[in-house]
Amino acid sequence: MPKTPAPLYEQIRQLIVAALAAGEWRPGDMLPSEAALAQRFGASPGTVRRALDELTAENLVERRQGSGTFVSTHSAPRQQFRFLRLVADDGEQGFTRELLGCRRMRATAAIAHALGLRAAEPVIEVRRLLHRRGRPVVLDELWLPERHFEGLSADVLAQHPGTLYALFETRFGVHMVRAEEKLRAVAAAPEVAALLRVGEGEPLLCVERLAYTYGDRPVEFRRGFYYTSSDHYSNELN
Amino acid sequence: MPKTPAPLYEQIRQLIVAALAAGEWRPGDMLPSEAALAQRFGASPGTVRRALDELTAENLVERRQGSGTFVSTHSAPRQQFRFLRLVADDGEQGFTRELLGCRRMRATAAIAHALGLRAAEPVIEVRRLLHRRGRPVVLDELWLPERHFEGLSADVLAQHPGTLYALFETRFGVHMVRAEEKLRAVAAAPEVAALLRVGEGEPLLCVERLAYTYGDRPVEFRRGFYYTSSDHYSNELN
DNA sequence: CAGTGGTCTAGACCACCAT
DNA sequence: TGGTGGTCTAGACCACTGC
Repeated sequence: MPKTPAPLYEQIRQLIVAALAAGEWRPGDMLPSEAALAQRFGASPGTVRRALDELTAENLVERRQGSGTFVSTHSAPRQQFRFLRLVADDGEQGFTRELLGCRRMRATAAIAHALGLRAAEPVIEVRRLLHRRGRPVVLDELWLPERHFEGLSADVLAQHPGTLYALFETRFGVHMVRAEEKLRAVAAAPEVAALLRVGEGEPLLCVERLAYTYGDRPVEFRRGFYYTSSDHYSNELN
Repeated sequence: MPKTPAPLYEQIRQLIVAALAAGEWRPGDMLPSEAALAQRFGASPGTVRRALDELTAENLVERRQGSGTFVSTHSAPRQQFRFLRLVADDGEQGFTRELLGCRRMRATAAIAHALGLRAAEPVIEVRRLLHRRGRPVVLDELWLPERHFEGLSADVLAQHPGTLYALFETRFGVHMVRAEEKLRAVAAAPEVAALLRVGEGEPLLCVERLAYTYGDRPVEFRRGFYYTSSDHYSNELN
């Protein structure tokens, strides 16, 4: 236990996160004004503002002077490539998506462990390609706990025009908040090489991602193979 | 030009950065107290605090309740691996360093461009290996503008026990503030493979880094080859 | 023009650290 | 015990947005 109780602004931050998790405000919605929140939580406006500043830094909300504070949404254009760091060497970021498959399966040990599931719990597997300039550059395989994504199918995926995370948000109420990635260089296995149209054994960037929703609950495990001959993974350190 | 002048806290932030760049306070030094800074800049303590909060978020300073605000330093244990994201799969982070060479040369076009130098300006090249558990896992090659690192030599490098960035800071007054990295998977070239003791053509993670000092001036260009069989590059997205 | 967030101030009180 | 940063409050005024 902490010696001191968490500061008020942190308690308020957590209450707001809980409300977001409960769906009180959906992605894209406007939150009550600072004054209204201050009243609701019985704190001064400055303290509420501090809580909102933290949430802004975490990318959970977005503030627009003159209009209000809004719940972040992956449907916004700005969030399009929030978690996809592969950019073309000339700076281009766009991709076209090609769905390879979507099926129900039982979690492998590795997947269950990553997602915090019991062994062999049902998950949904999605496989797809991302193309740039007509060339496949990313092979993505991802696994989702079925209980959070009931009804996800190839049809649903095919009909949705936007990003996966935008779909998850609007259709399943699962908003991705942050992610951890592990990167490695690997040799292309035969099946992967064929899909990416590269030689077998060609070096690929293997990106494993664990994505979390509100309250730090992992809800997606993903493995991507990036072909980096004229693209690179871009990162900022500070 | 901005329609509105920058807010006061931002102006103060910039003044403090300028003072850091000028060496008024060196890494590890304590800054004047909030009250003293408020007096110096003719602002209220709250405004100075806001400026210091920004600098804290950028990792330029570090605040310790009860003792003061200090200039960040790469000599601190916490900063040991601030820019090195390669961790062993079991979480270990330590390395041992082996110097391969240090020489003066003229900047290639690529290096000059990255560092903002004129063509063929003199730079210092450093090459080294990082070992983990007795095995080489990183081959680093880096280039520094000679005018900022006059006197850097194999001897100087050999005698310094800590990280390169700690050395740059204490010996040359160059503090690294942030960096941009570009990652790719590549096949090991013969010379690289020999040094890392892997097969030729083995997939390696190629990490290009441009590191900046105060005022966003690039002062180091680096290329690393990471062997990622039981290590991975770890990244956080939000 | 009303409502929103953004800036800036002033000050009280607390927690922590060094001595 | 004195000095430091950390929290919280209260309120004034400004800038921007949308109706």
